[in-house]
Amino acid sequence: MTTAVWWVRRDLRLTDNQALCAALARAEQVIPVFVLDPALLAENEAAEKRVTFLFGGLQALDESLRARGSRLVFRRGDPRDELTVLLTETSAEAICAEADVWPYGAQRDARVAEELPLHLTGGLTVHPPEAMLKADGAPYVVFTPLSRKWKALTPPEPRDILPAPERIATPPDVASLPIPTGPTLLSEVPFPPGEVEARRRLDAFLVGADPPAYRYAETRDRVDLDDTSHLSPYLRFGMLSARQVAAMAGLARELAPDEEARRSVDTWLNELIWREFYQAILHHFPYVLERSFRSSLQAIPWENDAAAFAAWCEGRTGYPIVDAAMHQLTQTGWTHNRARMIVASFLVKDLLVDWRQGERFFMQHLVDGDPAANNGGWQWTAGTGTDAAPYFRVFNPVTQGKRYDPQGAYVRRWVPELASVPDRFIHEPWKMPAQTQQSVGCVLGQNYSNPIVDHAWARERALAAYAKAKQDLPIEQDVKRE
DNA sequence: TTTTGAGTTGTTCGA
DNA sequence: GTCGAACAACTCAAA
Repeated sequence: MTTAVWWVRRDLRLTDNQALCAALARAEQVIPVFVLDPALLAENEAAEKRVTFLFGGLQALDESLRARGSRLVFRRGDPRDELTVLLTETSAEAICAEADVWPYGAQRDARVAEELPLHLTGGLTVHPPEAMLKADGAPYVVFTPLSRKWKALTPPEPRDILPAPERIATPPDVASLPIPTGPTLLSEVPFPPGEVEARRRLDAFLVGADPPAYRYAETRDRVDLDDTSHLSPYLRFGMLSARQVAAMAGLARELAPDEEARRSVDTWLNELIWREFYQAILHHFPYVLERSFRSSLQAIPWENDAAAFAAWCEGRTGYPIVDAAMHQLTQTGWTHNRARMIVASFLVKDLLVDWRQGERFFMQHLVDGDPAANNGGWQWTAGTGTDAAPYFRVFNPVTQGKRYDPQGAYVRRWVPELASVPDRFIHEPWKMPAQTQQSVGCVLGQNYSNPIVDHAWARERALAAYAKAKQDLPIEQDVKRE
């Protein structure tokens, strides 16, 4: 009997799993194993909802495997040590796993491959980062050209999706620890984990009755409508493959009733390509986790005021749309993409706090927290990244609130203190006359914060800080020239 | 090698 | 209220 190990990491699915299929192709028996790396758990200690979602996903995977005559072996320890022991115990001849772009993961895999027969497959993205190169062999650093290349490559179709194996033969006597439950209750995470739920959401979004995908171009920025797919946690842990998403989007596009619907599907698919763009950026430029992608904006004179950062974290900045989004993030582990941009712009530009602090806080709370996408988003907002927002683009939290939460429904939901504030003051409650504040039970400075900064003033301060960073640049250029 | 066109997501101001 | 321009150059991708 030949035996191979399927090393599960962030590919918690049986459908369209290249690593699993590679293991099945190599051997008669396959041992699915998840190794909990204590170092990784320590790093994610504060990310309770994400860890809970992961453990719930492992449970779901175990159940699917048991229905196919197999099960998930759970181990805890340094992956290289644990896999070495496992191979000795079972005489397995190969380990198959999906390649990761995260530097920690890539280094871990390189260490494992030094001593063990590790075979890495694609699957994290539709097109592997190594395929996303310009004609001269260099990686793309601008989104649009990369997206053109991505679209020019053959798109995956439904028939290309690898079906879930019907049976997986696994030796019965392999020791396993019990799969732990998460640090919080699963019911506190608004994303039921597992491949079945991921598929259900994908179908509901793309091909259900009156699918939201067909109005996505119109509604995607509306934080009050909540009309987005909510697939990010599932993609984060591979309960759904990017190829499945792309193939299903292609199908939805064919079925689209009109041009507007087609345009919407394309707009949505672009978001998947953004995900691939940032995975490729992290793969080719791992240093972005430490510092600005752009050398010209390394030295922004941050304020890094601890009290201001705390107010942002806790959602008491006095700007309703910012506070609502921060409450949603910390309470549920998820918030709308538009809301993420608004709070990120506020932290970096209005409060002049280093984007890395916001990046870390997001990673501590997001169920979908992914190093590549999160870093890309923060560097984009800070203007330090690839293809980033121009530094003079500073979001106005009042304008953004009025535009993307017109009746204030989102604000009222996540900042209950503001529930009775009239529509015309909902995004700028400090403009309420004292009498109105009394009558609606929302007195500024008592029931709800006054703004911690004046936006117009903060905007000027940010522009000056960025101008200074650029001013300091010639010195750096002189150094380079020598 | 040089040249040319182009680049997610905004805001403010003044006509 | 609406509209276009300015913001500020800079870097990249491709011919």
